[in-house]
Amino acid sequence: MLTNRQLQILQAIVDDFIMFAQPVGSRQISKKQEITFSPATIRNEMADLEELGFLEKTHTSSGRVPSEKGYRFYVDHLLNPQGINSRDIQQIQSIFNDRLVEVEHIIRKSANILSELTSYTSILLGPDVQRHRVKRFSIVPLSSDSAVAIIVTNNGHVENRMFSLPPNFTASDLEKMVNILNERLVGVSLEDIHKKLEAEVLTVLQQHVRSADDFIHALVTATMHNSESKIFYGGKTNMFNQPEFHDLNKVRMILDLMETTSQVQSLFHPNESGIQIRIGSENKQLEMENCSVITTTYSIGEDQQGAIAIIGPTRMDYKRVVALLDVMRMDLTQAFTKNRSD
Amino acid sequence: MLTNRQLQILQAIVDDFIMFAQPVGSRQISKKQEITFSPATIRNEMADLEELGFLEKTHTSSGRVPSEKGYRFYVDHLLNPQGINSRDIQQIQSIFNDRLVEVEHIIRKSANILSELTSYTSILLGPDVQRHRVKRFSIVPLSSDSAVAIIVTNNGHVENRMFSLPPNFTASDLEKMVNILNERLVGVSLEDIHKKLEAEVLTVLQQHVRSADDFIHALVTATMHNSESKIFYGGKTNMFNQPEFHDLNKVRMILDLMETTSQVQSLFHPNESGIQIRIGSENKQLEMENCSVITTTYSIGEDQQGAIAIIGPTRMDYKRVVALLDVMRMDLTQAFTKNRSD
DNA sequence: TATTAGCACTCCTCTTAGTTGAGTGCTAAC
DNA sequence: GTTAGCACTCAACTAAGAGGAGTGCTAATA
Repeated sequence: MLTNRQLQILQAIVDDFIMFAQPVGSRQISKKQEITFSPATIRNEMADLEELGFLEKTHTSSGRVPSEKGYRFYVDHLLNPQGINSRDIQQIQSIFNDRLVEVEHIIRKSANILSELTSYTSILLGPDVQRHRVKRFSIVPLSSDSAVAIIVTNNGHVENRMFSLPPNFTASDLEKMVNILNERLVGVSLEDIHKKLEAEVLTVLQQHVRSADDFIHALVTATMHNSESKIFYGGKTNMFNQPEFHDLNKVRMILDLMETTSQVQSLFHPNESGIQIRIGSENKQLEMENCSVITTTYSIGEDQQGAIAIIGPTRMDYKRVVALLDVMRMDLTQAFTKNRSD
Repeated sequence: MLTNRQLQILQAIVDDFIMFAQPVGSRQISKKQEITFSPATIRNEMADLEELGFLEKTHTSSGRVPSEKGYRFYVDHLLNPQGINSRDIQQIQSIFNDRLVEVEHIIRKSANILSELTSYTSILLGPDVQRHRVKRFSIVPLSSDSAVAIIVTNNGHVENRMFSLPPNFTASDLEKMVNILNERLVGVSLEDIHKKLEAEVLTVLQQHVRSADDFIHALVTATMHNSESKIFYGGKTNMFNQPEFHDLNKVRMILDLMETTSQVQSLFHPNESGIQIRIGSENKQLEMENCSVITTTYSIGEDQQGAIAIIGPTRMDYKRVVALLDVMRMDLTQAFTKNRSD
């Protein structure tokens, strides 16, 4: 168990390093107002903290730097979220000023403002479209052999896909088909559509419409690889500002990671509640060994969920980011439950 | 006017520098197979070429480097597009293998393959949606006070926007309205919709539907800021490979530029035909002073146009890129005119 | 007259050595 | 238990020197 003095020193070191990105020496700490003991005493405590694994040295005669364990202890025990002021809050509120109706706009704006306020990179996940339910299904023919299938969901999302029509497909065929599909598909979630199509709808259609096989097949493949949650980025190049990313290779790896949808998705932990913090190697991705990722979720309407991630160096301003994310998730949740309905 | 020998030497120097990114010395040139004269002779010619502004030195005793004027001369007079082989062409063809119907997929894939083949960054502009014409207009109500407006265009593109319904708006109101809108809007291009709405449709609607004013207003604002051509990127971080971009600031500026839609749009020159090359400061953007941009256009169906840009260092492999773009534009044009129809 | 060999000169790049200063750990005094 | 004092370490900076790639000029050559 750490003594009070050790806690105080550890906190001072982490805070200082987060602020200045320089190894912290005993003298520097001793000059802080809240510290009442001499550099020599601090040096002794520092040596203990290093033995315990909370601090590291970059070389034998350098100041101390927090280890991952140090950061972990810091966020678990020494963090009282703060460091945001009314200006910050005002700026967040400004997202909702212009009475935008569209979820997408709000999220896009949120991503930008978050990256601006944190000076890190923000990633926001929109609603999980897969769980939307079909409100209406329609098909608009474009020519004799192609058409667009359109699905409107209960939340106002629109999916559309072009596909080729089987030859000799008449307008009345199409109408019958659309009617049947609407009867059967309304209320089904997008992720279940192709199951439903193949299991149930196919047999019904075969009785009423010629070339239903081909058609359904086209439709199934069209709805198969459906879009996952849309991803919005803010401040993609903000990391260039951080001294730990003055290395081109690191930056590149992270930027590349952010271009890969599956990798980005795996940054999130949608099943855990509250605010998650992954420090350095706690992240699964090798590319993120020098980064911390802070994530949280927000609600969109009754049953939808979005997520937020902030990516920065392990030397991240955890206090501020956690505080900001907390405000953000609440505001987003509120904004999206107020106006949405079925 | 340059002598034959000067042309030969200029070409050799530019080619060599494009390949190795190192200032080129007289000895290096003299060792090339096609060069039959001594280093001393080459030095004399180099001095002349420098006086004429085609070459530069990085310092008094360094080898020569092409100037912008040198590159310009090179692409104007010494460039015979080549340097692509059947493997490259095969890879380009592979874009069209899986009989994709959707324009978007093909373009996305093209962007990736182009960046892979060039090892530069590619930007592709999709069709200019503004010039699509309305095929069908429909409205799907979501709740008592909100609905989605959907426009399907002749090319199978789907635009949709949520908006609030005026209070006490009945289903029959909606139906009437949709009918009127379809009568009037089909065949109108997207960019003209709001003019048409305000000028013509408004008065008709006012006669038949209550609260038409509010409604049209909502619709107009919804269709106003329509999406421009969609932008697709390939190999955003490829520039990290180029030695001239080992400077974080340059990379950052270019990446930031690529996040700004208006800036990206201004890289293209849709009214010029063929393949355009902008070298260094020939680009309007200050950020691009060390870059060259090669652009071209391709056709999508009868009247639509897309565009391609490749961004690389001024020391770009012009030969290869021009050759690749030429194949690409032809293949895309062909693919999109074959299957499209009204 | 056009070309080329030879040579002095330039200047970048790399290495080495020396200096400075921030910081530590240890010991002894308070 | 705390702190002043001091020897020690090591990164960061600076200066000097060696090496080498390349040039421009001059004089010899075909």
